[in-house]
Amino acid sequence: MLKQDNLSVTQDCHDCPIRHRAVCARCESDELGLLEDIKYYRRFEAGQTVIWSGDRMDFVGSVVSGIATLTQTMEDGRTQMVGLLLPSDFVGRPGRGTAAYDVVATTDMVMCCFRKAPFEDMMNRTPHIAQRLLEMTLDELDAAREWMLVLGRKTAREKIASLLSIIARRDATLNLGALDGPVSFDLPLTREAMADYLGLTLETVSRQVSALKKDQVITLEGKRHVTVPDMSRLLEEAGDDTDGGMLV
Amino acid sequence: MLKQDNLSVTQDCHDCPIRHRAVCARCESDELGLLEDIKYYRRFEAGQTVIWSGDRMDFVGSVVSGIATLTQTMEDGRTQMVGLLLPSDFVGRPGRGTAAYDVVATTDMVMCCFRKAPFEDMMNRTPHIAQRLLEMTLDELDAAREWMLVLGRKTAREKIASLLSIIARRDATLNLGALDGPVSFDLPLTREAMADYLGLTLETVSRQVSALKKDQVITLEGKRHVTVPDMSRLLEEAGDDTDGGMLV
DNA sequence: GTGCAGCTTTGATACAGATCAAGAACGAAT
DNA sequence: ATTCGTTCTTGATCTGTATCAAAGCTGCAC
Repeated sequence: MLKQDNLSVTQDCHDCPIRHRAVCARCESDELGLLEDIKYYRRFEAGQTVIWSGDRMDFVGSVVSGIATLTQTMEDGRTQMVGLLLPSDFVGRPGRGTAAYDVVATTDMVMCCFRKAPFEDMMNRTPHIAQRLLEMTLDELDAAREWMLVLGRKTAREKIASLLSIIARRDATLNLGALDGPVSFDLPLTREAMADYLGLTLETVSRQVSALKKDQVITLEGKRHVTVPDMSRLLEEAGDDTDGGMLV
Repeated sequence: MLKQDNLSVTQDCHDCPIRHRAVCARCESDELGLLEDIKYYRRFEAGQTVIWSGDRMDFVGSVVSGIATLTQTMEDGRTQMVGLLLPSDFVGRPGRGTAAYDVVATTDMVMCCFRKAPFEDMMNRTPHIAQRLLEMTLDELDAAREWMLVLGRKTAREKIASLLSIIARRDATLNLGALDGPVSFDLPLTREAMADYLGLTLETVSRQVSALKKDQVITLEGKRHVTVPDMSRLLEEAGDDTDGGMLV
């Protein structure tokens, strides 16, 4: 799961795996069909920096397949990931000319892009889409703020558990998986990327993952494939509200 | 500065101190004049929790005067502030029924409110306003993400310097102050509130403020009034990009 | 004034996580 | 199969910040 498709450039968006949150041609609205002629796909290789902070952004789009990270870097090299882009996530911001963060592909990825100016025109004519975008931005704001709690107040172990439960949840959403039985998924991030997300070092991440495994909160097959026998146990480890956390 | 006015409930919004970012009757658009009849002011006392996380939100509004914080709390009492509401900031979210965070007044404050449903109606009829709101939300998202870097990767001293420079900047914006000479402002937060914002303890905050004072990065009169003789020095302490940081 | 309560500072000590260092596991290229 | 380069794990030690504790400051109520 979460693996990349071989999407052809001519593929119609009806077949686009973007469904739930995406603003993408025809997936949610016929207005977007008007943009068909300015829609295109972009392909990026794993490890490639898709967008550099400060770049002119001439497009907006959605992730079709693959995974990317939004990161900020200080002059001395310290880096903090500020967001994770999974399939269906929106990239770019109407009304802004330049990128605020680096976008780095962590796997091969495909994005469904629109040239920015026509997209904005369409947005202005279509309150429905503008509202959708506001909603999505508010979701991201909530996610960022939840993450502030993780970064500011949680222990290393809680941080790892929080990250795992977020990935598990998103993976289930994307793949129509259930969250009541055991949950399995591939970690889309290296230990170092996890550390950058959590404000930790990669050594600490490794130790805490091992600890969670030893305490049977999770099982590992290889280094990347995780099974969570009991999600509520994991949420408890994350310090989240005991219930309700897995909804939405 | 940042002190509360004695705004009368009947005062017209032409005189409203909200100018720059606010979405407030007539300040930016005549469409908002239509809402005049559903506009009202709310007054809150220092220390009062204005909104509890999970509450039904039946209004949206702007802070007119005073300061409030957005905070998240874990079951065991650990708290993380996720935002600071200063005059001109927008409160509430169109399209959402319940509050996601506690809003706590840290000084006496006045808010300019609109009943939510009519405001949303108006928003739907007025793309211009919806766009303004999207822009504001994107600004907040950027602020939240910048704060993630502070929380995840900065040292205690850098955190304090970051907070001080943000407050200095916002204070200057609000009061048309300059940022090239020495800058003075009142800290609107207790040491404990600063700690909650920065993911530190109040003792560490106190120590680091003392250290910055000893190193003459700042001067203190009393415990709350700060003077920064050289903003670029402070920004350097914050670990920010040396220049440009004070713009916007 | 005196006393009290909330905020702040400062000191001593403990500990979680960083840092430094060495290897182990794994996959890809030869 | 061997080599190489990544990624990951584990160990030993160090350090920044938390924690625990006590006392100083400031303003308000009486």
